[in-house]
Amino acid sequence: MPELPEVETVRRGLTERALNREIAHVQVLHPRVIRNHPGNSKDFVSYLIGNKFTTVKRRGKFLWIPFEDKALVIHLGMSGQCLMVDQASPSGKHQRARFRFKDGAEDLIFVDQRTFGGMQIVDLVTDIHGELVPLAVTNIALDPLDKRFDLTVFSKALRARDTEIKRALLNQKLISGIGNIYADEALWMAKIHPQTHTQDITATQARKLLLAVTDILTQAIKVGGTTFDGMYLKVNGESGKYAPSLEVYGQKGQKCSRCTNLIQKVRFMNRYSHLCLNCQKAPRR
DNA sequence: TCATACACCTGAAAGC
DNA sequence: TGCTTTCAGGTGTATG
Ligand SMILES: [Zn+2]
Repeated sequence: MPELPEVETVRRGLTERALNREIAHVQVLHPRVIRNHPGNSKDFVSYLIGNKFTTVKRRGKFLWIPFEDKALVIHLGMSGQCLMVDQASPSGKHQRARFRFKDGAEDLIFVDQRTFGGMQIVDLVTDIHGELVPLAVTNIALDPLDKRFDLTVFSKALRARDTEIKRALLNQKLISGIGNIYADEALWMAKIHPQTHTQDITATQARKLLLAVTDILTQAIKVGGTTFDGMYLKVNGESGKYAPSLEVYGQKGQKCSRCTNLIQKVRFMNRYSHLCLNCQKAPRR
């Protein structure tokens, strides 16, 4: 499932292989891929033709390619893949969009089995940090790898909230880029139970948690992210290599590497949390 | 404004 | 065997 490290890996792949190539044509092959685009597919396609990607940006799990006044925003959702393929390669069952370039080299295809991903072309606007970002990105927080991400702001924001810490980690308006896998991994590393109330998170714990988050995300990026169920692939079609480093996610019944207790998988927020109940003590309240 | 629940979607796997 | 249920979960929207 694409979270920050996977999206960053895709960003780097596109930067390597799709920059400065004039777009000759774009095919929208499934209506849901542009469901958040403020316009129709004809409008989407005509804006892109003749343009070139000059850079690929990312905040949290959102990617965007800025043009003059608007940007192409890409979100991978649950199962989205950006792949570079030969022009002659056939369109697979889950191909949702295809970009053809004037140079006649590889096409960029967007493949997405579960269709939670999508693309849109929206206005670039100045956000509260003074940065020019697409409209769709203005309402999410900075991600923890952004140099401007501030521990004190984050720590205070946590205590101002009335919720549980894992819900806060998954709330893209508080901190962006984290999904279920890395939330569980970071909480385990920081030895914090996912249901700890945000108002009970001390400044020290907030610091420890943020360090865990940045450390894990950085390590995951180094190996191209986590391919867990084949839903995520790099731009070149290869898998990410972080899965063997996972300590709790998908490790139900395995021994915790710190204390040898068994890793549990428990219902949480209409999904699951993976944790070591010995290292991550349940809150009392 | 904030917290929460739910819809959206597909196909593999598990259950009966 | 075959039909039904469960599971994976990020985002946008509705509700209180
Ligand atoms: Zn443990």
